[in-house]
Amino acid sequence: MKQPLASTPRPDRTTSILQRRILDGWIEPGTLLAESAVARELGVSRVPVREALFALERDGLVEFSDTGRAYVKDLSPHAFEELYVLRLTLEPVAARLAAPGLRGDLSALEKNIEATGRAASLIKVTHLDLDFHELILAASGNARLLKLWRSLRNELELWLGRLHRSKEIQTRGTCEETVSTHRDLVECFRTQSAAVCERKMREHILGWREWLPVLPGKE
Amino acid sequence: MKQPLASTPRPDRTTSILQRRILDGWIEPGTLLAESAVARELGVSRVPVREALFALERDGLVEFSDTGRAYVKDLSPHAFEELYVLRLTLEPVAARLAAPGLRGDLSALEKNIEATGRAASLIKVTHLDLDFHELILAASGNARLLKLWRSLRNELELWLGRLHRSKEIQTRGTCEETVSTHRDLVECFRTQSAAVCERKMREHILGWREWLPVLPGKE
DNA sequence: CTTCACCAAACGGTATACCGTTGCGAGTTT
DNA sequence: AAACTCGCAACGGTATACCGTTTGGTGAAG
Repeated sequence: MKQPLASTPRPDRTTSILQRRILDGWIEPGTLLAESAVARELGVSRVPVREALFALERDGLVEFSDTGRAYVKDLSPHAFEELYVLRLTLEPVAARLAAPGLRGDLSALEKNIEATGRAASLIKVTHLDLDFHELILAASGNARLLKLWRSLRNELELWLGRLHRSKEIQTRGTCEETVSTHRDLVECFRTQSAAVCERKMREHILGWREWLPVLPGKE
Repeated sequence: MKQPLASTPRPDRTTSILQRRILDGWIEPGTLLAESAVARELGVSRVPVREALFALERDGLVEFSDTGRAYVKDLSPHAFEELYVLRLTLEPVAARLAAPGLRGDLSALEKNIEATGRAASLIKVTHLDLDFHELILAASGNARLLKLWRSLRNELELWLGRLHRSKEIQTRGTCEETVSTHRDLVECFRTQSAAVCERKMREHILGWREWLPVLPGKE
């Protein structure tokens, strides 16, 4: 183990404000994010806005047209399936890699589960759910893998946020189910081999997909 | 199928020049890439340089210190193992996804193999090798997956370039072996199921790892 | 009513300028 | 001779300004 395995690089105020606005749905998908307009809006110059737009493109929240204009990403169900396939590919591997190191110290995961049980809102549960998975990615010891996953997380949050707002997500038993399946996973890490943990994580992701509603979308 | 599945976004002159210089080893690993100095060197202002440095960080060729300074990435053997694990994770999945669509049109892959057979230098073979794999990633139909892979490719080229220059890579039979294993893969795509193609790709990556020399590095 | 041509506003790309901070080396002290 | 300090040079962050291109709307022609 080396450093804390890549904390988010340099928290940029402009970027995080824009990110929040997009994730929270304050800006309609497909909206043009003109540098000048955003700069005026946020009270900064175009340069940090420019930087923020590039960072957000990397995180999949913004996409550029071939003429260099930035738009808030408009996700299609197909794009969601792509994300899902990647979760299903990366996370079981992360679970396998993380298993040996995790066996000895599951306190972080347990603390997360506890917090999930106390969570008041569904959106909070969602964030804690993703935090749980990110803890495992971080424990994998593969910084590049964690980096790839982080670049997917934002897009996932974008989707889940929209689902929540459109009330198309089922809230019944969500928290309890999350807590119990996560408990299963922790138990698996505590007692089972890495290969079993890998399979367990795969099943967990499969179950998560099943739990999601039919996906809306314009495409 | 939709668009050509994400051609490299907007080819930026400054970025590609810097990228080339790093990949070709003209700049020592760990070197500070000061915006002003690079800007003077390339005859542009700091703004495009800034943009280029961010893009290169995304591609894993540059890393920023916590004070915002950009350095040419200094790869450790551990970092290479991380990349290898990710190839081993992503590419078989890509092969499985690409298999159905590829069965009908293998001409691009065959053309690549033909070019590999005619390649003059080992470095050219390496590039064509990566091109071959990228064709499969692109054929997977998963744009996000392709994007992730592309973000790994640059780092791989960085490694392979350094290996070539340090003469620590075996050149004997490299070209022939690449051509023959790739031919196997194409034959697999032509006649076998997606699941078989996935396994075949996994074996191919495993073999590639085996073929690499013991990795040098300061860490 | 539709289509085309043209023009003005807006946008992105880039250069330049200013400022606070960092980092490094020279000079001094112990 | 080693360590500490002070100061300056250089860097990154950001604002502003200029230019070429794109875009969207308007008015005229078919």
